[in-house]
Amino acid sequence: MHSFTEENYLKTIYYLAARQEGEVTTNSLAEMTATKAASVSDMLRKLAEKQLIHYKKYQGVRLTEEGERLALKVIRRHRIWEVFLAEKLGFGWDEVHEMAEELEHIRSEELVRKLDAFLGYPQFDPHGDPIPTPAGQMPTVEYTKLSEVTVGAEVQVMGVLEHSPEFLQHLDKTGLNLGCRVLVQDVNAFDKSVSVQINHQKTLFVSNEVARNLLVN
Amino acid sequence: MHSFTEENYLKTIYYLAARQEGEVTTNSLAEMTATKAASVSDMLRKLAEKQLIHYKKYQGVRLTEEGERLALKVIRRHRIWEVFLAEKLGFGWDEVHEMAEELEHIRSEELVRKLDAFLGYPQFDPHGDPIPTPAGQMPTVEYTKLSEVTVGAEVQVMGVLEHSPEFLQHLDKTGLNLGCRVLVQDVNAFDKSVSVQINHQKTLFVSNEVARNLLVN
DNA sequence: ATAAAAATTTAGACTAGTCTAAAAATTTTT
DNA sequence: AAAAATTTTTAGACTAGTCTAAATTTTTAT
Repeated sequence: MHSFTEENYLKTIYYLAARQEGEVTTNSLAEMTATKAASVSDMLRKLAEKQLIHYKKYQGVRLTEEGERLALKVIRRHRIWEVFLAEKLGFGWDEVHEMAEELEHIRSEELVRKLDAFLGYPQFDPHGDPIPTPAGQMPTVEYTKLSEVTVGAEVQVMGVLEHSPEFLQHLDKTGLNLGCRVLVQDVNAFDKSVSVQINHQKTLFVSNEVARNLLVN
Repeated sequence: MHSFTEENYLKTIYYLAARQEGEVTTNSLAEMTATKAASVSDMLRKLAEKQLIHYKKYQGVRLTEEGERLALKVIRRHRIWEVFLAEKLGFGWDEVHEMAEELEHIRSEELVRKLDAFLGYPQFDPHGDPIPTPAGQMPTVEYTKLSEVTVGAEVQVMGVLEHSPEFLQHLDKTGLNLGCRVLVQDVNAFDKSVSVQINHQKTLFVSNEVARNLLVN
């Protein structure tokens, strides 16, 4: 078995590798896990010994197959619990992450299987992120950032790139929920802000900052 | 906040105090927590410093009001999660305890409140144990051991004193489930085993060992 | 190509929780 | 009431994960 802490490192390495290209650095891991680079170095040595990562000193880090398998298992648990919290208990998408950070470490395999069945085998978590398969595959999704949609197109909000409660609460306030239809009316040439019509009703101005973090199809 | 480990000690002290009379001893705690007496001594000093227990060296231990409040909170979480696992996910009453041992330490208050509501504010866990109130009171229940019921009486199975999977699986096998009606037909004078009729149907012999661990009303 | 800056690792220390072995206190037996 | 047995506590050590400070390696800038 692997510790709570090891699971968190693996998960974080996976996320950073997916978001950046190239190797994952010690410093970026330190920032993400809210620890210091020295602590990360120690842990990397340990994970490398256990063959969960490829690691050469000073050269950054990459998950081994086994490491990735474990990371995806943790991410799967996390996202399934998020669905439970949102769909069954009525938590907002801005509230579920923190609790799922704890729930993802509950060990029983059977628990995740049954929870998955109870939820009807969901494909996506409340933020639109795909749930890894039981076999340990991350489903590929092809979404576009709202900031890159051409004027006149009508698209649907499918996910977010930024997951902070503040951002999600902002979306709630403006009505930009998952699944809502967005017609791009105009792009401001100066600040790249976007004028959109939501669900064929109200018109809204969306800053480029927000548009870059909204995934649509 | 209190650590996972501290919560476990408080919970265990509560259970031991409820089951024995008098003070809870270092050795009994060591046995229950599967550690050594030396480790328990250390932890007791720490819990006493935090005013969660009354503790005089060599004299055993008793929860303070605050300590009991915390213990009951943990027990409440444990039992609510057990209800979820059994009722919603379909786990057997012999399977839920182990998972609940982990789930009981998830920190969010709001989570327990919402889970409780989702489950319809259950009063009892899958073993018939009462769920402490949100205010931190342990409901009193007055059950009798099946071994003490007089011949001719008809009673209902309300709970168990022994919680091991083996015992619970044995009850499953013989059909002695929670809520089932039991008519005491005869008590064997030699070994105190009991002859009972279940739900007005099949007749069964129940050893004294089993009868002593079955709670009825 | 070297110096300066930045990133990373090592060294040594700390905390929580555990252990074994030894010491001290309490309880039981005679 | 003293001796023996039992229980409990203390002392000192270990592990996982963290930290700061110092040393080392890599990268960037001149």
